[in-house]
Amino acid sequence: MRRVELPNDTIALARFLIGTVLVHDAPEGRVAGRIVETEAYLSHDPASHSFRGPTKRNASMFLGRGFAYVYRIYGTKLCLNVTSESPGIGAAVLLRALEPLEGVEIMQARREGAALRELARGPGRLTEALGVSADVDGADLCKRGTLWLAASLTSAGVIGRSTRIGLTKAAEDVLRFYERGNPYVSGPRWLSV
DNA sequence: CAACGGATCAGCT
DNA sequence: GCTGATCCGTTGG
Repeated sequence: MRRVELPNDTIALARFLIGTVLVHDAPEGRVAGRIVETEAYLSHDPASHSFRGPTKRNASMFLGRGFAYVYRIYGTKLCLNVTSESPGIGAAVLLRALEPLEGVEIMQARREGAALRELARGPGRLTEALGVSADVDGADLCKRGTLWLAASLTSAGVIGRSTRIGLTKAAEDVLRFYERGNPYVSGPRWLSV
């Protein structure tokens, strides 16, 4: 698998990542999936954790393009982002769903035998299936490490666009991207037509 | 220093 | 469709 060269712009990155492969070389073995759904969180975006400037939690959002930003949500789940833009600018792309490609049995073990379609469908399920923990926060995803991005094996299908999911702020911004017709995309059906 | 609340999910109605 | 679980960084007094 080839490593990737990422676009700098957050929206361009959110589109680019659809079809890109996310690989986790864990102790149990390699787990990989094709990214099928993303959301862009821009600089000066009220819905973004970077909105009020750098803090301890969001520090990795300001590293520039291609790093992992991992945070805990609702006390229970982790979410994984790919950072974007230049160092000092807080922006990132949330990875919301994967189409499982490799290491399905490992993912199923981590996800308590969830059905294939549900393995990595949703941001919290994605991190659980991959075995991503908070300590990968700040890791360089373009470098071939334990968690890294590989070039698409197949070209992405038609990319659809909608409002982002689960927000209270800036809920009207159309910054969610997904592969049309892909069954591994999360969220309500009507958002993904 | 206490309270708040969220880029979620599973389980139940 | 609705609700509870459950954490910790951030915020305000």
